[in-house]
Amino acid sequence: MRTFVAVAETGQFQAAADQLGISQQAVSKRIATLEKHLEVTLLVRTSRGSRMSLDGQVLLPHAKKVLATVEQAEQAVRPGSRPLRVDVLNRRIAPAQAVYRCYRSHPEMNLDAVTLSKENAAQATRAVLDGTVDASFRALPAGQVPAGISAERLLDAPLELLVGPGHPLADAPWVRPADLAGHRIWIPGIRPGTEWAAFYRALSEAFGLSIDALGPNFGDEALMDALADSASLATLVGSGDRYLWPQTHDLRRIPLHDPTPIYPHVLLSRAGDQHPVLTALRDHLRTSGPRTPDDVWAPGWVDR
Amino acid sequence: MRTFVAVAETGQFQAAADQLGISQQAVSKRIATLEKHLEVTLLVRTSRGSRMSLDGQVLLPHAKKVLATVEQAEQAVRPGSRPLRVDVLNRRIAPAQAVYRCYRSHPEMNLDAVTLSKENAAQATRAVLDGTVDASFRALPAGQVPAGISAERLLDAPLELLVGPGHPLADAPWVRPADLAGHRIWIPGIRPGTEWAAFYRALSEAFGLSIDALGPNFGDEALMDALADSASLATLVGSGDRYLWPQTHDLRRIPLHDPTPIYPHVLLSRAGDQHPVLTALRDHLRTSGPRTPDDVWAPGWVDR
DNA sequence: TAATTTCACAACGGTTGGTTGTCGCTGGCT
DNA sequence: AGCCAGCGACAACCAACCGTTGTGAAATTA
Repeated sequence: MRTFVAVAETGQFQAAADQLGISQQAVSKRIATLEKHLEVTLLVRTSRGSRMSLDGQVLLPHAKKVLATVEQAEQAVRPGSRPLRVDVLNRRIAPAQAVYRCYRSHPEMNLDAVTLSKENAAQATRAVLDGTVDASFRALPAGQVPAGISAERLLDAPLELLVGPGHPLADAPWVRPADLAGHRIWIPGIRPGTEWAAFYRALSEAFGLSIDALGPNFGDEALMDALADSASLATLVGSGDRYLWPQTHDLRRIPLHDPTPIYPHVLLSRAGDQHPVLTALRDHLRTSGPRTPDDVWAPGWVDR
Repeated sequence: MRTFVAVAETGQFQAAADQLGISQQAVSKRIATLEKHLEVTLLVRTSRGSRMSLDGQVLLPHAKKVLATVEQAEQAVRPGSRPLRVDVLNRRIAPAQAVYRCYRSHPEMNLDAVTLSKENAAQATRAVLDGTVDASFRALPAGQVPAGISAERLLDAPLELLVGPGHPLADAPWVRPADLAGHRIWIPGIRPGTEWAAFYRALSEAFGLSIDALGPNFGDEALMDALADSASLATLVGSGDRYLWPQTHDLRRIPLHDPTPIYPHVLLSRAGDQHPVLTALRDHLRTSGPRTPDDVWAPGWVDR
């Protein structure tokens, strides 16, 4: 492809060969094999160079795009001047969606969303400090921000109740957190010691709920099936989460209000990091982020 | 890249090897060379398979995109079920712009814009008939449409006068075609016998103009320089043309009205061609095409 | 007509990339 | 605790590939 582009741009095999640092015969061979592979004629050989055939004209932009894409792929991992790496915790929750929307509205922004394999907030701060990632969405208590890390709460995800069609609250337009007292809420897959565990512990204490955050996660399918079948089981999800659950199992998302519990996502980054994409991401989240309702509840250890 | 994607998706080298039809050792070598080339670790080897490293996570979508782009490039030239090929005459004039806009607003449309090397309308109809291209923009007289070709006038490009700052008409808001009688109009590069020659002959006869369409084309730069320096020279361009001329040489584009001469672009295609992208392109041009003024002039041999 | 430039073909050699054979390691099972 | 199955890495070998040199045919230029 690279050879074809070189020939197409220079108009002759010899010039392309010089450009690529190989012999003219090698260029001839490469083009011949490419043409044999595609089973079309790409270049019309004349006595003083080569013109592109119709197929060549069609292929040229595609070939350039292939080269550009390869270049981008290499840039993405090459140390030094690589795209901004943002740890989004989990690809299906609000931060990932927000980063993706930011990328959609500013496609020129060079950023990659990744998920650190360990869920521990301390390890995330270490990853930010040593440059493994440039920024990380976490729910870090204000007092626990280590030196050298700047933290800003940029994304509040309101919680919603997810229940099956047979649940008593299935048809409520919205519910109060306090209404959930006495109901069984099951959030599997939360490991003790993580920020999630701390959040749900604070939530259950604030409203007197019984949240069952223990037990292994048997997968989304299992949780879906359990919710759809049970008339008493419920779980909590962030309103921005991209769970496809409701669509397939007739599950209902019920907003929580009065107050609205929010999961506070804090963006951690190296203090003093002036990376333009990072600044742009912060600005985007500050301005075009979803509006936060007035009457919210957040854990006490969150600032603001 | 393909090997990396296979390993990333299956989670182990052996499974990727089976999928690719090579040995596990070959996969190991390929990944090793890719990692050496990129100078990063892509996969974390465990005793029961491989997990992606952070760099691997970042690379995976890029690698998939590379494969998809290569696939697209091959599709674009592979005979049978390839994207719609539309001959746009010349990449800088109205049809190319219209096709490009259509592609921009419907990116899912699979089409390629090409330019047949010969400017002859008869050869274009032959290219459409034998399937070299699927459609072609031409200015074909209504009576000259051969059997098996369907022709529809879908794009009217109003003409504009292009003059240098010293020309007497340089500051006019608009001019009548008849006002140009007596002025010298130079349109280089028009070969006799082409549809362009026929159009400008008809135009000059209708309004008593003296259009100098002879002479070789010494390139856009030469024409630009000549226009900028001369107080008497003028040329005609389509209003949709993407000539960058005015910006660099302080040239002026003066619309023509009363009547507005239009260059009628007719889309030729095989009669009965039901290709969905072709239909969509036609619809797009019919609906979102630029509004044609009421009082227009077109050559007499055009239908409608 | 001679000289030059274009690309293609043929033969050769080094490098690459795939295969087989084998080992070290880890995690599950007995 | 100890064995075994499975995964991946390393080494050696071999063939195919790719680029090189040398050369030729065709067309343009002087």
